[in-house]
Amino acid sequence: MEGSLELAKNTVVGLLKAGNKAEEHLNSTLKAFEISLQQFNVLRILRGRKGKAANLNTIQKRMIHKMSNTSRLIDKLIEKKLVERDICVENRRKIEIFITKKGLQVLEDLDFKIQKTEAEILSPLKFDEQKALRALINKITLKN
Amino acid sequence: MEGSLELAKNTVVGLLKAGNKAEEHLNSTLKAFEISLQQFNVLRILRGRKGKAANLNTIQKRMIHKMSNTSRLIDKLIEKKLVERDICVENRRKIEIFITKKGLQVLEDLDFKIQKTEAEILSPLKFDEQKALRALINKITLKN
DNA sequence: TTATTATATTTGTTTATACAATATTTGTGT
DNA sequence: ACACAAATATTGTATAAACAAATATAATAA
Repeated sequence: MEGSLELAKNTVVGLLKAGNKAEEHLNSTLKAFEISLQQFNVLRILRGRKGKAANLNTIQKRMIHKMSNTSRLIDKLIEKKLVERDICVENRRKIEIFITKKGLQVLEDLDFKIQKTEAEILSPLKFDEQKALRALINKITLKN
Repeated sequence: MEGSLELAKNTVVGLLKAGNKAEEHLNSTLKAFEISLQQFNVLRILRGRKGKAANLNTIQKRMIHKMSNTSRLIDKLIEKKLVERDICVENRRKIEIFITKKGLQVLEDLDFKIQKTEAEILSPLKFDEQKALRALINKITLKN
């Protein structure tokens, strides 16, 4: 009989490896566009807001890597003219970030390639298995 | 009805977030020992070989982050006297890496803390759910 | 044997990450 | 109003990751 400690260890290591494998796949797709997974993630967050601005804090909370330096990440996106930054008028501590037309265009160009990559990552799983996986993963992620 | 593209996207993002959350938990546990998750992983791989040496190539294949620089990672472990490095006599291109007594001791000191951390990461899941998660994850990881 | 190719590891270099320290603005209590 | 604490973002810095290039050894072919 398998011990629960052994199971937990293997599950966690598996989780790390699976996450990393997904990250490598995505990064290799994004590489041709000279954009990192983190930058891509920020762009998608901004697109999801449909024109509304997001402040740094909000973005940071929704990012994949919680510890990364969002300020400098945004700097890179500004250099590439994919986003713009303004100071928030109601609260001058905050800044507001918008995605530009060019940013939206880059996302559009990427959409299909990323979809293919996502499908490839999950290709060993049937539809119902993907659903089950997502449900289990959400339990882990949403807690805390 | 949910589209399969939407499901795949959410599942992949969830996978990335869950993996990252696990990584952050583990790193914070390891921080007091001044050891990174990657270094810890190498030590566990070496312990699993029960005294037998492993060459760099073998270790690299089993690592979580496939792209990291194993040479320099081993250098750090050597500095801390947790592993030793020898040139392989049959094939002088290869090197052989052993875990030291001190390395084994560090792992022993860490075992319980890491177990607790792993349990915490998976705490939202029941035993059977953990098993299901591991099975699904293994399908992703083992393919390719 | 000599040249060529393949394997295994190391080194160099650019960029990103992690985290601490520092502004800057706002909110709160006295 | 003033001092002090909290919130928000930026900057500094040391370390690690990503990837290319170089080195060294071994295997193979001419």
